[in-house]
Amino acid sequence: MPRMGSAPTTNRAVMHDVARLAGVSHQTVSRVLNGHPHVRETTRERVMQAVRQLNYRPNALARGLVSKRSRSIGVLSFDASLYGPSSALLGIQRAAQEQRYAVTVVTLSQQDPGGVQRAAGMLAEQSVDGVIVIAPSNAAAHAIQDLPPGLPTVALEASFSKDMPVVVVDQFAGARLATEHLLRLGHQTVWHVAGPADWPEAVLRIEGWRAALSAGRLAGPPLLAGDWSARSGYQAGRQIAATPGITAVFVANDQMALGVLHALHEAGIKVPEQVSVVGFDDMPEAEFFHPALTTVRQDFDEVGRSGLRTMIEMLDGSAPVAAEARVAPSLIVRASTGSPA
Amino acid sequence: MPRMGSAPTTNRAVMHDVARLAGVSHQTVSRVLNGHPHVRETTRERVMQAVRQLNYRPNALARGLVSKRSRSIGVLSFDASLYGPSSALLGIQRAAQEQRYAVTVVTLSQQDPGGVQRAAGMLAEQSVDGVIVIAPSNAAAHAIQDLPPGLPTVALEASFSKDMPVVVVDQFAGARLATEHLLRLGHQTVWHVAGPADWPEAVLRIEGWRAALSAGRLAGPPLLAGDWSARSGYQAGRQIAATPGITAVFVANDQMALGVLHALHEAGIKVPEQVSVVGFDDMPEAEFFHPALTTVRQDFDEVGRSGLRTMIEMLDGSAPVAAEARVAPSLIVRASTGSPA
DNA sequence: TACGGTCCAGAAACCGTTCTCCGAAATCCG
DNA sequence: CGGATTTCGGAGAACGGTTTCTGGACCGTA
Repeated sequence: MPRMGSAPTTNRAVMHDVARLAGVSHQTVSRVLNGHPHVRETTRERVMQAVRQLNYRPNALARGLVSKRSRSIGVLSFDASLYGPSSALLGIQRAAQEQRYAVTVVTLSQQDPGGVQRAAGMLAEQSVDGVIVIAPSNAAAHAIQDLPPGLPTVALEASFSKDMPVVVVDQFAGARLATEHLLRLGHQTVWHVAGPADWPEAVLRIEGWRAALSAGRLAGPPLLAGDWSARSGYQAGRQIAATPGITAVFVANDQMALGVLHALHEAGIKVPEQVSVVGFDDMPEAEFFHPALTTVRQDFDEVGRSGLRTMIEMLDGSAPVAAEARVAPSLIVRASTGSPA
Repeated sequence: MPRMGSAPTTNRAVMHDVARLAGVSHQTVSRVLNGHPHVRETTRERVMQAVRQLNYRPNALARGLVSKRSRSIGVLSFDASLYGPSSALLGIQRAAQEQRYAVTVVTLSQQDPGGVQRAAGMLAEQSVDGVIVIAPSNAAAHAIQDLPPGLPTVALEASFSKDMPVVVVDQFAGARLATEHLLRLGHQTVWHVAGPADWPEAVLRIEGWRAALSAGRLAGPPLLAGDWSARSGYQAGRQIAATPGITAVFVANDQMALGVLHALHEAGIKVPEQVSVVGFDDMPEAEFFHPALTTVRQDFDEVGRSGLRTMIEMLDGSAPVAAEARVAPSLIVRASTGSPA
């Protein structure tokens, strides 16, 4: 027995209500809403009027179920508390809203081994049209290799990837910029506080630094390793303070640079008079470090934006299956660098 | 003419496939998956076997369409680039994943007037079960008053709210903690660099500061106003440096405190010897400011977590319609505070 | 007047689930 | 061993849309 049409448990209008009010069938409403042709202007008006009157909004679930396009994308983010990843996420969000895409976010610490599978499963369950992965570490990049193959995927900040488009900031160029800046100021050589070896970004910054040094026929001093945190920068800074003769340091991110500055100051070493320091990222606070930090700006917003653009291109069929978009960094010179005494 | 069952355009298994493989009907599969009774153990096993073999995952769209529960929540965030809101978002995410809820995020700048309507509409379209709003400013809190009334809503960091549960950190207590710490050190009075007047958090910190002062029968010095940014803190810092006799400053957040420290140092004023500075938030970098910043820690993670807990309670019917959860802050004493000379 | 072609708009199938009946098989009781 | 009662599992109607198919109204033309 078909249920009697009564007792609206919820007050939300559905397409049928609109149709009834406009005196047409629900398919006609659908046609109007999706801009299909063959609808008389007067009919279209009547329908739109009814839509406004009932404040009708189509149900995305129902629409997605039949049309196979949910107009939502998933974002899978690792290390979401770091400045880079969280900024990229913000960029994706902004861009997605402009394009009227919904964004479902899953954050993961790459410690969690089965996490990627679970997360991917969850996103697939939600029927997202595609997934943008922010995978700046090798562990993360490796983990995403076994995302379901049918799912359109774009990787951000990931350097190796089987066959998915990637959007990255040119770390190599950025590191060269920083190192060359210091060499041009007259420093004999430049030390480097690196990020974790597991991160392609860290590795590329090392390579850019080495490239700039060898262009000047300089051997690289030993590497100091950090883990991106200000604390690890502080520890590296203490080593630097204890090593005589160091006049210039390129630090792989701003937070570690903050730690380095802290350690140097603690040791009574003046920046930039005795040691010049360059960071990487240009986080908003960098300008107010003590002294104001010379650093390399990464446009994370553009990375996110570009990632979504690529995603949409894939979904629309004009698919660059494995292209790489590269965003250029820029050097911001402030007070933490100067010529050696 | 019914379509012939052929040509699987996608390779994703649906419930019917599982049913066929297990030799049962799709309803039985549904029963097994949802833990309904009246299924023989052997049948259950056969179904689970088929599920594993086909790597079947139920389609959340279809499930949500019929069951009216999408097991997804929306997060509406203002000022998402700030430390507090973004940390709260992270807390929500973590908690949601544990509870197997999907999270759809929309970020808004409160400049955008129609934004809330659009965002709420979008979330409603996605059929989220509820919305958690991170609305730390009055403009934001005001904007969310006209969210669709049917939608379960929890507000975070919002102080006034018509009839929705709220989760906040006790700003008043935190500000008192900070101010009392300075007074106990022997300072005659404490200056305050406030956040924007539009923010309840900023106002409550002012009130907490005033309360601590008047408990010591002290009149409050004039207020210095900032906008949360390090730059505005820097400007306030220059004023402080130009005003003789100031020995203690309570700054309404860490980023502004950074700016204050920068300005004081630039003016040759020593911290904490000449001026003591306390911040608010305890962002990860605060420990490595120069000097290490005494500050008030807010557990944003707990705020997000608590927000989701409240949300789920509402959804489960045990609805605290307009309760308020209050998270306690704690004082972290570091090197930027000391007794006056 | 009869005829073929557009324009409109309705009927009905379908997407992949959950849920409400209902009938058949299995179990219990006397 | 027969009938009442439970257990098990199937049929089919929703949910709220999109899409294909179909047919009536209207037009110009012969």
